[in-house]
Amino acid sequence: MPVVKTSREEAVAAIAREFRAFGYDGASLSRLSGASGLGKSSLYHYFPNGKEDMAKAAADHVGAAVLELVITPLAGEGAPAARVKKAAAGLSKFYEGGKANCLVNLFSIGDAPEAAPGVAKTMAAALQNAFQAVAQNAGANAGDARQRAEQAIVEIEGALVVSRAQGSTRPFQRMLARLPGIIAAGE
Amino acid sequence: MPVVKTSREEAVAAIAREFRAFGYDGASLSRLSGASGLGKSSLYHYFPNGKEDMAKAAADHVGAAVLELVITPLAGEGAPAARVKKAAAGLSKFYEGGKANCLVNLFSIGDAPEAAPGVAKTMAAALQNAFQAVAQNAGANAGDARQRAEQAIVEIEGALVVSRAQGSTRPFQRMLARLPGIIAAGE
DNA sequence: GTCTATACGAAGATAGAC
DNA sequence: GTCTATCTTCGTATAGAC
Repeated sequence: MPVVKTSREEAVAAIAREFRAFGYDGASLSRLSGASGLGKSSLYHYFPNGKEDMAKAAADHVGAAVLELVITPLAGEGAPAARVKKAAAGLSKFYEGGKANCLVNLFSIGDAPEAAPGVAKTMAAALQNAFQAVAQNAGANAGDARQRAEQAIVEIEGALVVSRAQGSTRPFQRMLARLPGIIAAGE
Repeated sequence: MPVVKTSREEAVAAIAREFRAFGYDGASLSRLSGASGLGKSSLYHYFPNGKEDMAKAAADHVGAAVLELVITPLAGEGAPAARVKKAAAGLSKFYEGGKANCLVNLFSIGDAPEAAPGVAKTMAAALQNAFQAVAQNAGANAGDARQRAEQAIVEIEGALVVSRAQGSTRPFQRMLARLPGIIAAGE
């Protein structure tokens, strides 16, 4: 049976955009209501535990996108360098070229209540594992590969912060260009 | 005449700690009042424009620390690699080994009203310039040095995000170890 | 499921006594 | 300068009609 995009799914997508744009505290119920097109009471109908449930749903939604756009390409077929390039393209799409933020960062700030940040951190760990596997395919030993993967995550998060601060996507784009060298160095 | 630590200066230090720990939105007046030991009315006596003034004062306070602990050592005497190592030590102290946050990141999220984020971004730019100068001293041309400096800032911001997310200062410490290689590579 | 209305608290900010 | 008291606004959340 085909997966129909329910009204809830569309609402979740809109809600996730708000959280990524304004953070947990900044994404007020008014904003979430306006962005999703659902009244406050409708929001509580779909998310009985209120904002916490919305954040959790947003994190799950965003995590699925990371899986599809970045982790799957990394785990796919082809040469390590080619897979990293596909992942870089996926990252660019996922982060809208550097304009969108990362929930790992946003949900670490303010009152975000446990579950949502947990999902985000789990996805980040999965991404790091995927990077590590590619680095090992490229010839690095396990420990070295793990450090390369960590550096990749660090540079992704940092480039997003710097790009946002500078109001330019250039730092993010330059980081994407560095990625193959970080993961598959000397292959 | 000796610079006496006025009550205001101590209050600013406490306020800055709160902003760095909870972000702009999260550092409520109640919290700022409690941390500084000043009642709300006293806060408004020292900071007539309220929270906005407090954030600006906090940013100035923190900026002075960056100047002293990181930028000055970078601009000092000695071999480039040695200066970067001093800066790394300064960064470790400034960020409490990776446990403290960066206002450039925090003030980019939420309702922080212009002036304070501006100060933070200006300090980040000054830091990048200092890194660039050292990289040029180490033999890099201007463009290459600028990119190395940008990467350093990116890795600093990213390592802080990752360390916070993982609840470990290890990623930050490993980044510090990479710093000399980033700035003074192949010297 | 969605609406209107509303409860409740916290936040930022101000007034005026001392 | 600091205090108590107060004001307003906003945010989260709920009740109950439709």
